[in-house]
Amino acid sequence: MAATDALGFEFSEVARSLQSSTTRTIGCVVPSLANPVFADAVQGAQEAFQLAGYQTLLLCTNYDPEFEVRAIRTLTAKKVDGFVLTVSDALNSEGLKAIQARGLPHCLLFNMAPADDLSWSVDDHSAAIKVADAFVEKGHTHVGFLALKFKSSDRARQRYKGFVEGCSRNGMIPPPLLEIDEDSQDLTALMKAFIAENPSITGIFASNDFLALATIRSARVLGLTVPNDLSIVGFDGIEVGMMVEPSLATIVTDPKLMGAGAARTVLSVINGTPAPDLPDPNLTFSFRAGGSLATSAAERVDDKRSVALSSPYNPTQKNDKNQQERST
Amino acid sequence: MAATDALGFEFSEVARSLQSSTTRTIGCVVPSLANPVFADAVQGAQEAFQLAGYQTLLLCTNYDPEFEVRAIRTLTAKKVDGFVLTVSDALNSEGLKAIQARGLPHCLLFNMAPADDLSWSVDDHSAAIKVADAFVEKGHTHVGFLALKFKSSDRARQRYKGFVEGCSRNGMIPPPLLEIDEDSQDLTALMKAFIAENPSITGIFASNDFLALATIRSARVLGLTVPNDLSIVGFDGIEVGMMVEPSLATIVTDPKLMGAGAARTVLSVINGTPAPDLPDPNLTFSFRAGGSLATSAAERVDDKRSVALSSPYNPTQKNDKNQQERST
DNA sequence: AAAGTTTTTGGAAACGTTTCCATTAATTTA
DNA sequence: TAAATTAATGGAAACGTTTCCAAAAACTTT
Repeated sequence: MAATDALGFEFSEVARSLQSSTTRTIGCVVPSLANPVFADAVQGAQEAFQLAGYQTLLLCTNYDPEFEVRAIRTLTAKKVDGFVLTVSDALNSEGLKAIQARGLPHCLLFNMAPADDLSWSVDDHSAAIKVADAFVEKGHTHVGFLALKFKSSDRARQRYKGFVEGCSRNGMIPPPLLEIDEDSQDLTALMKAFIAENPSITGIFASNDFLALATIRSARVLGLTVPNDLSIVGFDGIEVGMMVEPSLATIVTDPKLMGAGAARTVLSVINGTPAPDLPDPNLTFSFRAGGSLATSAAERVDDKRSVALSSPYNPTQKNDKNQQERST
Repeated sequence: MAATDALGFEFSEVARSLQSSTTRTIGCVVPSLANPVFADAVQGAQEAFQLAGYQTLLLCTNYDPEFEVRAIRTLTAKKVDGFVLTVSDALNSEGLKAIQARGLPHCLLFNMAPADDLSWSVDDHSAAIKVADAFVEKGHTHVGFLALKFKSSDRARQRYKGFVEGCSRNGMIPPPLLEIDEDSQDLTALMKAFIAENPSITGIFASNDFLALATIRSARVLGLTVPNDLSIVGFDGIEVGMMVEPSLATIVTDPKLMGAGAARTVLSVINGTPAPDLPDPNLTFSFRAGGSLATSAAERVDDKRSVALSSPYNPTQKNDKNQQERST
């Protein structure tokens, strides 16, 4: 040992890996680090792994399911000791199936776990219901759902389903869906068309905060005031949501905690130690009120628009308190 | 080959690595993914590596120089084929020295390259001078510099140095420095003290956009209007800077491009192919005007504040507009 | 001092590839 | 058909570790 130090010699981990058939490396598969949610999650996982003497082999799929399988194949060939992954569709992921078939230690992240799989995930469904509740509380009866990369993300799908259910439970009109592609440059045009098609909507639930912020901008371009003309609710709870004006009403999550949790779970599977408790679905998120969600414009102005379309119950009711808040 | 497919057999990359002494893995060392600048850079690097058939082994140092050496040691033991790294201090990094001594392929990222090292980096020094110019253009003569984790980041130091030089060139008062620790919870208190100590400052240059946004918030808490009472300029050019109100004046950079560039450079070193041109220092950044930087409050109101504190010319003058805005 | 015990030392085997060489089989040419 | 060429096959060695076992050396005990 003294000699190795003196000569600056370092034992080869790859030779060690070959002989011990353990690499002290974990494969981490996420869609993209451009989304701070995943960046934070990877950061959390990476820290937890590092603490346990494991390194993180990072693969980004760019939301491409085909890339996802190849990434996982690469990782298994590199003989990683375990996986933390966010797949595009947990129920139909070829890669995930391969991992399960080989019985490799793994934990899903942000995907609801199928069967008896392990997962650290936000309860998108319940969270979306909560958003519907929040809209209803403010008197909204007709709101839309806006999602990006819907097809390649079962999270967005879950949120949509939850939102549809939440709206239904509250007797709201089923939310129309606006699904947009990568480039959000023409978001304004798409929104214009969306609002033209659904003239009675008074709010939009965006499937993530970035999209929500972009929506606010587009609304402004269209001459709509947020929240007076249109309320916006986001998802994720990124920090800047509190810095913008109006502040963003959103579902707050803790991606770093999720990542760290998934990491600890994988480690426990590897070591055969008792796994940490999976997160309580009710604690993986919370609703944060914000200036971007206010009393329904329709209700405020004697329910003019929505009444014309749906319920004639109480068309003249007013809410003075909200009226005042709005003008602040 | 047919048989391997049929049986789902996969060749072991670790055995392959041992025999070929090449791992097709690149070590990537950055301070933290919590900062979107690094997240984006890693994303860019990761994509470029993936495209060339290389995987990315990610290590975050949490701005800890000691952790940095260990991370690099781990990576060399794992026999990575090359490195992309952002170190805390490129001129005194033990880890970097070790890499250089072994002659391992590497490229720095965000660090100015020492000696004949390769690097993809923003020209922090020049960019900071540009910020000083921008302040001067708006009539500011006394502005402060706010930095986080100053000691563990030679970038912040470069920016400070550049800013000092820029201020000097423009005949401005040397910028006072406010250096804060991790937790920015008490930023408001620190800012209060800072402004009390330097009552004549009319603007603050924050060493990154997150800090700049936090500064705006704290300013508001202190009853100061941005930019009327205090102008703020950030650094990085994160997207949300354009979504806040007022929009953030800042230095815009392209971290993803930097990461991808560093990746391509390392690959060229590995393959002995001609390296891509390093970025033109003048194109690694650009100044983006924003609502957070306006005409100096001092100049606008006949130098009210600074007068009140330094010279007794006009102590009773008021600015009704600002007064009003502050109370909102 | 001889027998016993413990510690040290040295060498072989194995992990799963690839490269290299020799051998054997298959093909082509005369 | 025999010789010459080409292709296929099989086996050894090496990459750098660790584990295991045997042999040798060093200590203890009687």
